[in-house]
Amino acid sequence: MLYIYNTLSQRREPFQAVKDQVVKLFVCGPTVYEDAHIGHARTYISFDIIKRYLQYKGYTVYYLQNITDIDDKIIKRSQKLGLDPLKLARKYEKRYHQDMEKLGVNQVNFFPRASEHIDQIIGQIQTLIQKGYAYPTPRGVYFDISQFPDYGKLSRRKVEDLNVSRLETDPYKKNQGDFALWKLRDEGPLWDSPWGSGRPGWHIEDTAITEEYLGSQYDIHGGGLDLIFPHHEAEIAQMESASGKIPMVAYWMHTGFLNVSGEKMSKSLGNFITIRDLLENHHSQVFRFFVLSTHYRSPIDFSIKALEQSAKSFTRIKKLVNRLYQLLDEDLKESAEEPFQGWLQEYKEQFFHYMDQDFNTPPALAAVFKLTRKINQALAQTKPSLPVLKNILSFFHDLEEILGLQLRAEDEEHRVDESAELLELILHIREKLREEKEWELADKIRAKLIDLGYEIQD
RNA sequence: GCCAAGGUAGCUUAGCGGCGAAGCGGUGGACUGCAGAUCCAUUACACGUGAGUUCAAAUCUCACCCUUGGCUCCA
Repeated sequence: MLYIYNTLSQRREPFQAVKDQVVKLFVCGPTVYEDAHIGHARTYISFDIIKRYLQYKGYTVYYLQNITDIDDKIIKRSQKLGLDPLKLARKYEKRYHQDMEKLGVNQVNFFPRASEHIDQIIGQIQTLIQKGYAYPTPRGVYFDISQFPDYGKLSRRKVEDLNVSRLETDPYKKNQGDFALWKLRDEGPLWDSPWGSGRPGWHIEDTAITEEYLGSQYDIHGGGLDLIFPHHEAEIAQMESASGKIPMVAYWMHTGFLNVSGEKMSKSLGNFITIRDLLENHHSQVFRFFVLSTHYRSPIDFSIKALEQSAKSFTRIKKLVNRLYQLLDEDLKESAEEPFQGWLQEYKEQFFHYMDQDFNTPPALAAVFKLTRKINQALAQTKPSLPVLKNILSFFHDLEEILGLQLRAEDEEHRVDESAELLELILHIREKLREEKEWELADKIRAKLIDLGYEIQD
């Protein structure tokens, strides 16, 4: 039985799909006006693994992620650069997809863009006005939070508290907490609407899109912790008011923040790291493993030291897996004493047990480490029979699928290609030198190779 | 002020009523010409403070101290 922590109820709940074995998953996508950072990466890797695991559990998952391509930040930046806002958005959308590809985040089925769903957005706003939940003003259409008694249920906020706004007060708003559904504007990308030309507010694109593709009620809505208020709160207000159906989503899932060396990542602090920056010097697989080392809802503290630690831990598992693949070529005898199968059973069960507890990857990985140690120990004495070896490898293969990690080394070997031959030659020469006991020169070569980023195993 | 998360071995993280935990690090060993990598073993009074509930608490209750984040830019 899978349990999922629901932000709405603040507890773990047994997971049950709304309809049969189909899970509809929506995760708030990026606003494409600059390169995505490693905080985005944390969130999207988490949901990538969540989807993979649900699929492993036998669900058919439809995963939707919107692209916010209409937004004040995009407009601001495009004005600065003298570019068309939508062109700018397309550029960063493309770069976003490239980044995700490199991170192995590839589970999203469809990326609807806000700009391509204006009709649905207008339709939903009209419904809200008709039902008395929204009202037009000279500056735009607003949602009237006083008409929705549940407003604040996700973020646990009282409407009274929301009347104190840090922003300039808007004389047309009925309540200071009311949020824009449609903004009447004269410049920037504009669309016609019954209320005049302008553009949609931030929150409405998600509910218009999800209603279109997932219906007014669906299984899981995810995003970063920072989206709970006001974004997700507003979505609930819009959708549940428009459809009259409660709840809009069965499970609200939120990922914790990624901090950098204990501090919030921000441009003013100068510790802002984009995915591109990261991947220049570090392997995407290692970052994925690093993300797994903390539960998805907990804050995770990024540092080079922590990343290096993850690299070492990850290597430990990979080494074993490759050792096991090598065994396939050996002559394996049937033996009566077979400790491997029992361990596999035990730790495999542990792994899935913890994954079932709200995708608790740290103890799930701990079980894998325990299995690794056990196998390493036993391998000094005996070897598994072929069928058992295949069972073990099959488990590691499942791990690769679920976690989106590559445990077999073949990948890296292919990557080297050209320089490989050259390297081969150098190593061969060094080997000769060692035979001749020319240590000094051999060590010099080794030192230089290490400087260049190569490791020597002999 | 309100809301939320958290304070667990040197470090990073799990556990959340009863077998003292995973990785990294440290130490010892195997391997090696040496070093590294790898493998094995081992190490560590572990649970912010004070009180309470309980046969039993890191785990529940209360109080307090400290940290971080959110409060309409934000994954």
